[in-house]
Amino acid sequence: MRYWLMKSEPSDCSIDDLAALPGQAVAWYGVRNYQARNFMRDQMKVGDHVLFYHSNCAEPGIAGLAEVSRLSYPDQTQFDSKNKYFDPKATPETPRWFNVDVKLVKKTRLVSLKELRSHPELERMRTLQKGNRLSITPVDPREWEFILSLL
DNA sequence: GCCAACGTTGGC
DNA sequence: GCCAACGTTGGC
Repeated sequence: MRYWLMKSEPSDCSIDDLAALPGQAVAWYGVRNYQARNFMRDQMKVGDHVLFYHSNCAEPGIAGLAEVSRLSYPDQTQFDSKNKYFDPKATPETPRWFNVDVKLVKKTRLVSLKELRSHPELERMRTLQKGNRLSITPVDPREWEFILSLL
């Protein structure tokens, strides 16, 4: 069982949006970064734990807990020429992009980026490193436990 | 294989 | 809206 942090723009899908979806689950489509894709395609398993993070918004931070609810499969948006995530180089025979499904475990208080940065226990967290832009990052089990203790 | 130009991310 | 950091593209 592994731990991950996944960024979502709340204007696109917030923790409340996730809670309102059927099954409280969402296909994590639209990732167009190879490292993040590889995490989903090669490493994520059903039941893996996820920190649901709000990015690119007024109050960035951890907004809830989630889990992987479906193993990776081809991201359907890459095949749809009308979709903004369309990839002309991808075909159903040779898909380029993959996504897992993620389902809500629970909404939590907002643990802000500022608060996360205030804890020395988390200073090595991947997503807090300078210049980090990866939308999916592994979380160390000790970091996971520490964050749970803050909730 | 190098690297300049360009595009994107995401905090502020 | 700004801009630092990083990833991708494509000419050579």
